[in-house]
Amino acid sequence: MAGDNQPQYRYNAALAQKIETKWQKLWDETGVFDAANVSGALTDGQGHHAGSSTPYFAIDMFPFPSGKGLHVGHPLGYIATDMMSRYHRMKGENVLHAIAFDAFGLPAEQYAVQTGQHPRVTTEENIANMRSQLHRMGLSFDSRRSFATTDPQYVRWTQWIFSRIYESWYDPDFVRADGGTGSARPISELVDQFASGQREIPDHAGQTWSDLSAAEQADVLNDFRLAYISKSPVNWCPGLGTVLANEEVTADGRSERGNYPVFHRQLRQWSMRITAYGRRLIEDLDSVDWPDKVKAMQRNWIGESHGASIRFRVIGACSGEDAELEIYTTRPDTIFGTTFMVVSPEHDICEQAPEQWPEGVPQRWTGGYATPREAVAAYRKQDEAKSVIDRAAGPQTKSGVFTGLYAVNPATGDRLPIFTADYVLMDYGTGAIMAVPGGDQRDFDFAQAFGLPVKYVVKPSASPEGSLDDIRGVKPFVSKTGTLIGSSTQATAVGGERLELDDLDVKHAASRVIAWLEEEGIGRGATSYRLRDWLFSRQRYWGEPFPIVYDEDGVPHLLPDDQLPVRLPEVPDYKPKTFDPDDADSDPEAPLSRNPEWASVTLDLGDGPKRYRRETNTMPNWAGSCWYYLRYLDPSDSEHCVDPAEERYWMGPEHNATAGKSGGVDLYIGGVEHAVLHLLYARFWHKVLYDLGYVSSSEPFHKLFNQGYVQAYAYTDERGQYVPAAEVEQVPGVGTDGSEPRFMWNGKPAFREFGKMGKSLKNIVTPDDMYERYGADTFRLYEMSMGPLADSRPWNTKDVTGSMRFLQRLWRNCIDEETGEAVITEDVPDEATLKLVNRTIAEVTEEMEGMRPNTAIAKMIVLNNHLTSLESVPRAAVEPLVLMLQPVAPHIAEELWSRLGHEGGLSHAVWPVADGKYLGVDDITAVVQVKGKVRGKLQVPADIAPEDLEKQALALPTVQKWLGGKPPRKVIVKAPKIVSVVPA
RNA sequence: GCCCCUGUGGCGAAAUUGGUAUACGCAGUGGACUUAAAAUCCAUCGCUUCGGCUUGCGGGUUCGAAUCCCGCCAGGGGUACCA
Repeated sequence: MAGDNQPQYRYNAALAQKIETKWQKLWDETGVFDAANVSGALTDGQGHHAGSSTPYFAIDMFPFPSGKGLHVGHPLGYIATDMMSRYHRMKGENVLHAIAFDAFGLPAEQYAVQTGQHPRVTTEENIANMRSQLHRMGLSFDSRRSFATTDPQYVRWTQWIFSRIYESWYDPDFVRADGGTGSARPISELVDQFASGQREIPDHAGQTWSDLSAAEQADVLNDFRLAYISKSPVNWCPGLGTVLANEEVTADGRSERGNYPVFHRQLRQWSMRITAYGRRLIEDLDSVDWPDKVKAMQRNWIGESHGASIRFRVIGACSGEDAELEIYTTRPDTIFGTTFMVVSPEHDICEQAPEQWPEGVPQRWTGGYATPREAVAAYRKQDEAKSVIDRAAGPQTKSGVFTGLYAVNPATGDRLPIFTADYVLMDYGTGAIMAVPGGDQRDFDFAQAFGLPVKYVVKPSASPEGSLDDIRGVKPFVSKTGTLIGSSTQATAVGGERLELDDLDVKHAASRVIAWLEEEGIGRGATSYRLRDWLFSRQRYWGEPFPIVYDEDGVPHLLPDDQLPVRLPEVPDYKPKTFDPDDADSDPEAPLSRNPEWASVTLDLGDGPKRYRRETNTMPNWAGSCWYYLRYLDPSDSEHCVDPAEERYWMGPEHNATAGKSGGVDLYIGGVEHAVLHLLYARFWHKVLYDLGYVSSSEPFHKLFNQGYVQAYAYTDERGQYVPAAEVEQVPGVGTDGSEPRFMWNGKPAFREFGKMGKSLKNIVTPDDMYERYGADTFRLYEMSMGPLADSRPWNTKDVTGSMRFLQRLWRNCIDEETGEAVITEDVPDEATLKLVNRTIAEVTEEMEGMRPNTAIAKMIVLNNHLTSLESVPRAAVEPLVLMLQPVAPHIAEELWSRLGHEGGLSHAVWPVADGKYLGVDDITAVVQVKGKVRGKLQVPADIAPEDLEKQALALPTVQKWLGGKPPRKVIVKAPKIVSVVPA
């Protein structure tokens, strides 16, 4: 597009490229973006010293080094963070802005398998490629603080943090220094409590700590550790060949990566006790500046609910008389309406199923089996074979069998049959419920399917008619379609003889019941969480090995810190063992277990050399992303994961006026897709480190911002095949009449659809395309001016030209296109120009503070358009504009700044301040409304008296016309802007 | 089903939070420069039957509503046997 006969110094793509690469080289050489630490190797930050300026810490959710390269959507957040970093540098702050690479994990390994190369090779290639793409954008990173999560020195500290978590337990009663209750504590404190007899040893009543064998002690502690091994139902994904965390399984029961079916299997795996932090993870959301949406998603995911756990006596157990069943309910007030019980198929009580059906059991309760024992066993087997998908398929049909057992309702004395059914989940609450078909749709459906009685004990506010006596034993609250009519919190509860609840609202009835349960000693108030412990092991090669070995008795031992990092063996066979995606019976196999010379070692762990077996699972890729932000602060520290003094300086609660009481990163930009994955895990790890005294901030990210997605049009031909979007032309002249625009490709009609940018959709636009056609500054400017940062927006390459024109006009306002010399005047700007300049400074500053670059840029364009209209451009008017442009378009700003005769770079130049004496307005346009419609305008002084304004307004001929000669009923004057006249 | 968000010109979007709706940009239209085209520059640019009418639709509150309230419609996101 650049013509040959253009002036030599016209700002076009070729000149932009020249300018940009020149400044990027200069920035690299001088290290202008280096941030100053308090101590250690990195104290020599440019322009600032840690002692004298406010620290500002701004980062992006770090990238995964994909082999596919970047498209124009990826850098949106990076540009925004860079803009804010540059802005804060100009405000005189000590800015830490850096980037690292999240290089372990499934996609890296899958890419390696595809290309047949070792993941370390492909990962390093991808990082190099991504670095150069990002570098060309002019992002102001401190290059000394860059690393990859796969670097052995980083892995060392990831393993070290794991060790600290493993060596901790959660003491719910510990009072923290910040006044809160509950804290991670060293496991040694717990051992002391067991050894001194201060705390009873669970499952070993009457024994002393020293009575226990090493294996028994390890088992006891395992139940307390924040990182622990357990055999429990986990998500097994044969298609990927690994187990997955709950957060990695989609709502329809498939793996988030690869979309394979997921099965529930009982397997021995590592977990993190994140549930211990459920309460604090919810509570502390109040102390951070995050989008409400993400807070809501986290609250939702943690899913705290309040209710009661109640123990029901069980009759008919095949072993012993005194069996009990503990249930959890959020509606203890409905205990009178319980007509049966349901336990999850995995529940232990199922093993108590007797050998004979009780008298008179209906046929449909038995599932056709001769004994409860057989029926339960068959049902359990059938349930195990079900994938998570089948379970997720929803509540359309209820299945289950009677266990042959009965429970006794403590409130009524009624005998309640106990069923097992898959609609009750083992890993929520206690895996057992009291079924109240009169109040719960699922219980109602089950009761209908199995012919069980329904008792109504709440009177919904939606059905005000009918007394409480009316509803005892009848069913007034079912709609014609057979669904329950929902009760609300204003509903009224119905009690019984043992416990009077009548006419209490539901909330009060519930606390009444809880008090009664506690008096009777059969229950208590309880809180339950939807959140599950975090499954932490994967059957993968490309991840951090655990710093754990097992002795010949299978007792786990933690490796001492001086033996870290545990490195991955450099082997050719790194492929995961995958299976037929539907093969639920397959078993996971860790690739590292195929390396006996690695997996089996002789170590001296303090009691002489012994043989040990290494843990062959690896950590999930979330491990590396849980703490990378800390490492930016102190990237080469070999004594700490982060020096406490640096953490306190950059992230502590007092480090910056904008940081709240939680402390944390000042600005963290990334996509919403991590709302419950990375952001929840990182908060959990950070809180453990906080409890143990390694960090001073209680939350990792004080301000979180989610940028929108860049979307794109894609085009198909008549056969539905995608055609290259760049070659599609819009048929001119169509669309103004409201009809659909029409498109042509190669002379044939094309059809537009809207969505993501992707290779297969043939609509990818890359940053490199943009550098080639416009330069990095135009690209940055366009991305920042498309719309609000938080909104998703469609990419339109042809719109980019508008951003280019703005830079070009600004350039021409300062520079002679033929000679490259500055053409500005040293004259004092006229009054109107001064006013506009100062107003623009004030407004742009406000927009930058609020992270609204789109409107900030619009205001800069207005100023530039005004300067263009002047005979000659005054230095005093254009220099503030150049300064304000620096955060968005730094290269052209630097070039103009130097051509305007300034020495030294612009990165640490001072952000302009508006001169208040030009901000006042003396003349203003007042609007005169009649019945709220604008009927006239007046030029008036800004300090006009309301009476004068009213007089002038009423004198307007148009106003008189609308009043029709009659006096107005009312006149509202908001001097000096509005007069609103109400006709009679 | 439940929870949340968003609907403004042909398009991306502004609107000091209840006070002149459509800033800024793209596209379009007319003109200048040019042998011509591109690029660049200047002007114009919601609809209109010229009375007015316009912020997805219908009501309401108000002197005044894109903004607040109620009820719809459409699109997007989250979540779902969580007891």
